[in-house]
Amino acid sequence: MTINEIAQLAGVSRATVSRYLNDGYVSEEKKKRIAKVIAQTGYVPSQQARTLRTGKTRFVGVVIPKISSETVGREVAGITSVLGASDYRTLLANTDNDENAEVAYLKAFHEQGQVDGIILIGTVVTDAHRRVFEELNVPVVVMGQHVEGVSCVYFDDYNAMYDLTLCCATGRTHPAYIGVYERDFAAGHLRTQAFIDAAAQLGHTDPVVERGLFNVESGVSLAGKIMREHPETDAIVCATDEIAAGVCKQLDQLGLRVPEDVHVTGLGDSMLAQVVKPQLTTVHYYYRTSGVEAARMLVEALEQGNAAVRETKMGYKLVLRESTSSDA
Amino acid sequence: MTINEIAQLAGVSRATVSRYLNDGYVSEEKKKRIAKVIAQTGYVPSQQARTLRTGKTRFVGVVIPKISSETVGREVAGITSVLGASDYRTLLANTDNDENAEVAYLKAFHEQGQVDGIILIGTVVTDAHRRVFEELNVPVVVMGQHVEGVSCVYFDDYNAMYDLTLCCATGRTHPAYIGVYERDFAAGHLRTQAFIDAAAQLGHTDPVVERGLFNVESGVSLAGKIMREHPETDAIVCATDEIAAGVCKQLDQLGLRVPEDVHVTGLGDSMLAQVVKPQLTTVHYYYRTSGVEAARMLVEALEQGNAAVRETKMGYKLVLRESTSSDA
DNA sequence: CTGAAAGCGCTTACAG
DNA sequence: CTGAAAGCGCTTACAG
Repeated sequence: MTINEIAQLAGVSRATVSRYLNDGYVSEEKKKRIAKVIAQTGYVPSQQARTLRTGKTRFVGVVIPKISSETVGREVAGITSVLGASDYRTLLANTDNDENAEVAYLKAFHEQGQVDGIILIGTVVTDAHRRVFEELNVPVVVMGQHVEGVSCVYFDDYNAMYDLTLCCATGRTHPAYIGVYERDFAAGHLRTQAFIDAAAQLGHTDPVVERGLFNVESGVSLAGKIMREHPETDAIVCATDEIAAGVCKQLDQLGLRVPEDVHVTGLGDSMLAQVVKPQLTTVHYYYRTSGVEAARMLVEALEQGNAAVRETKMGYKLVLRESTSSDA
Repeated sequence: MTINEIAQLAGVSRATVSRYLNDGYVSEEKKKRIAKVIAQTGYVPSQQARTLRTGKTRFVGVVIPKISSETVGREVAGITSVLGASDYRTLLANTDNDENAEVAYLKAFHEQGQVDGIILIGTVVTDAHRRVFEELNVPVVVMGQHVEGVSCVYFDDYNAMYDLTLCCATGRTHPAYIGVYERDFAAGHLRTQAFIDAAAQLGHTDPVVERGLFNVESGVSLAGKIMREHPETDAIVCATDEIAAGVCKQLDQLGLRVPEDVHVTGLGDSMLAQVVKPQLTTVHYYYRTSGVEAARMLVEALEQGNAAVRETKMGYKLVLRESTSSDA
């Protein structure tokens, strides 16, 4: 089925059919004839041909750091629900935490005119990233990181971790922290800083701080290190639920009880946090909603040519569970 | 940058440039000139125009039931690694466990000529699915389910669960099973049947069998039901690790110890299985490898026009951990 | 309100 | 080995 066949069957020119499909500047009578033929034949216009002619792909590129991650999964679910409803298709690019691959995808997307817009789930934002953002001739929205001059949807990492620390370390004598590399500004730098500041407010200057990766193993090994070097530790605040799950596993093996001997907290409110024993005190982040928000921003920029940069900081919710005791 | 500009700069016709880019039937001298110009300009051919002309998109559609799932994540990681290396792009379609959406995506992909091939991560395969498979004019590979007459990569669910049951229920007096809906042939029907057969071999006819969904909550509620109605139960075999995690959570709340009072097993060897307390005895499935395998099959069909249907059954590995005691 | 015509960027017989 | 020409399926000024 092509537009020519439809035109012939409806007894009009293909220009008229095209107009019917687009601006709709067609007489009622012909509209009816065309509508009927399209309904009968089930004709669907070729997106490729449209793209070639108009330069619009109706694709949105979504660059993600990792595919098998609950966090990313929730964010992408939010994104696709909005994009699908607005008739955009999602082109997923997985970088497996490779910063260079990230920049390469961003470049490829725009140089090859493959997409009308881009959403980047950010982790480490380098100068190379910033340079590409400037070159980009399609709208971009960054998720999870605050980037100056670029539309973004991110989380209140500082305050979330500050609250979490107060909740985990209050009444304790030796709080410690397990975070991730500082190059990740949101999950690394900000959360660590928030812990240090909150610990200071509780009277703990120079607390133990370790840094690892975003996974269970990191929690296991660093908790081992901390308890070996600082056996007096009685509270371990973690940058993520996964790390916290690893910490609990290690403490259990060392014969220490949570929360009696050591308080533990995570962040993210993943499924993990609810399943491990003891259940983790954590912060709930609205991952799916942040995806919805980011996609809405992008669609608006796409449809209305509204290029105004906007920044949205998402709220959060403290979730108290078994890994900390409420009575200090 | 278009092919015309390259042709002009190299002093040849655009047909020659095109040949250089494709079959390569070009004199050495012109090859050099064209190569140089392309290198200098960074020219990349428009995939849209190529598609319009050749009918090939270099897209592969991947239909998945759920985005935030570790299993699906691992499978997709395997798929994209192969596809990317073969210069195919992945178009992900998420159905959120909606069978109709699944069929609709399959149809849309082929009717609209959006993709050169399709990989479906199967759950419930209906007659509507089978009908679409027949209509499809592009190669398809189904993952996770065995479908007659269609290329597929699936798991040995029956034997995996049979072994798991022997391992969990041997020496026990009252084994029970928590599975999922039978309409999922692999994860529902086959695993349940394997449990029943293995239980029978151990001398337990008519054991307790419950059915729920693929999640932690199902494990929690059905374990509650089983222990209420059959307090003598001393082994619970589960269709997935998530369900098993829920079961352990419930048993803990009921004051029952795992494995002393009740043995528990999951299936899949997810991260969850290693993190919960006690760690779960389970079966390791090679999810990522199955994705690699499926993508290889598809690429071969695409490149060599090799339409021969192939079926690959993946092996598995029993993983013994704390939730069952090895001494029967 | 409508149709003829040009053109988006490519590939591929065809004739040489 | 190479170029002129046609055409993939659409959209959009343009003239009417």
